[in-house]
Amino acid sequence: MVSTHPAPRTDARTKLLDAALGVIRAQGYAATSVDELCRAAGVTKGAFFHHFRSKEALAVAAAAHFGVMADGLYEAAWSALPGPAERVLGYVALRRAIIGGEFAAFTCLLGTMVQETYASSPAIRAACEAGIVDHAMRLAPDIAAALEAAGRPDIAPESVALFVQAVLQGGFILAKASGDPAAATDAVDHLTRYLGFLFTPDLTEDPMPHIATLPHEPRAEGETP
Amino acid sequence: MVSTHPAPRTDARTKLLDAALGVIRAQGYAATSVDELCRAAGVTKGAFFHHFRSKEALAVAAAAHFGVMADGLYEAAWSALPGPAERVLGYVALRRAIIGGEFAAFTCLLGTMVQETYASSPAIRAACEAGIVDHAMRLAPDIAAALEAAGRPDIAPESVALFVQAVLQGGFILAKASGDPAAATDAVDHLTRYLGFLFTPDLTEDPMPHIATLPHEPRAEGETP
DNA sequence: GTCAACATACCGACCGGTTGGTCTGATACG
DNA sequence: CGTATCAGACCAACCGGTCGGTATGTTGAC
Repeated sequence: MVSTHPAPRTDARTKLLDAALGVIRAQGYAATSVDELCRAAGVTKGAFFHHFRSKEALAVAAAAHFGVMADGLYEAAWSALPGPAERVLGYVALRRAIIGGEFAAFTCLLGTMVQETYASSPAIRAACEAGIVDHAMRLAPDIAAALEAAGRPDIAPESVALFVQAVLQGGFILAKASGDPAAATDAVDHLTRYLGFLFTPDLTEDPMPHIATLPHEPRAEGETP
Repeated sequence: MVSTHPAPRTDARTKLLDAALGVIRAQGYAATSVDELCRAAGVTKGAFFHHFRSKEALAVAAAAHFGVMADGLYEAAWSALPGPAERVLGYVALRRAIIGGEFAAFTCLLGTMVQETYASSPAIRAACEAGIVDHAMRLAPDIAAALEAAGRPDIAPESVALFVQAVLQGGFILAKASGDPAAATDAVDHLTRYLGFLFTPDLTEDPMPHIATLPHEPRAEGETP
């Protein structure tokens, strides 16, 4: 551990992680075998289990790998824009622009994996949660500023940040179901309009109390993560 | 097919379908084995392959089964309400009220399955798409009327209907990731506010052109399913 | 400077258990 | 008796994971 890099021949670990992003997003976690992963990475099974204790451990590492990649991709893009509302809308516009082509190229590994593993693997679930929430919370300060500027201190910025991710995830599901990436951009367009409403001042009144009477009583709720 | 019910001892087919709803929503499709399904349904493997040609065929049937169940559950609730906007908001409020407790009880089988199978099983993908789109489109007429009443003929009602489902699906993913159903209700609350904006007339102007400049050019898109 | 001692990275045959699916019957009803 | 509904032993393929072995360093005593 104290010494410098020992002897990575051509780093099988990174090749496995990169391969995992594509293969798992295309096939799902459970449907992807270790042998398949090794084949896609051009690596043997020995190398796999040298670097990862188990298939589950690779999934956790892949989640972190994906998080770093995603954060890096978007950070520069939106931090250059002038105001908070512009940065938030700019982020959403970037996400929209990326949608298209192969599903495995623009969908979210974390959303895909957590659906399959939330009940069976606490480690994977936690890694996916951390990746999604950390990424979402990068928008929170700008959302808070934009909400303040629009005179809407009643709305929790963290909740809006998570809603942005929820719409993206839901859009991906619709896109996969229909086989058409346009289903995801349609969802993002509604999200953009919603954020436009939120960030525009003097919108008469928040139409929230407009809600119809509930057929059932809403239950007590927990905290917001 | 033409004859009446021949001799269902205690209908293993229905028991398998019902069991599949819970088990697959909790574990995912690929991670659920046929033996496990049989155990959960209290049925033997012989019965399984008597009623279904394959595991894939059961998934397709389960998707249809889920669609029928979901449609029946909500139809009565929202058709009784007075106006179109109230019915739409009432539907969303009902969906919100149902969220809570076990994930397998309120999440969507179709959204879960399609994520795992969109690339590997065209039959399951198509069944999931049909279930989601058919269910979504039940709202379209009321959304169209509400949009018209609010003076918004520019917005496609079908697109709004699909957006409602997208938010629900995304909310479920966030809930599974955080382990807290409240993450889903938070998303639904934003959806409710958005619909409130859309259905309220005289909202100065649609803030849609407020969008930030795109870092990338958006690509040509296909049709909206 | 060299060589023994050791650590890391990787290879691929192999293992026990599980998988989706088949097959031969038994049972019950008309 | 015929036919639909099951029961469950059985199978080949595949699964995640193990293990003995090799290749390629790095280190430090002499």
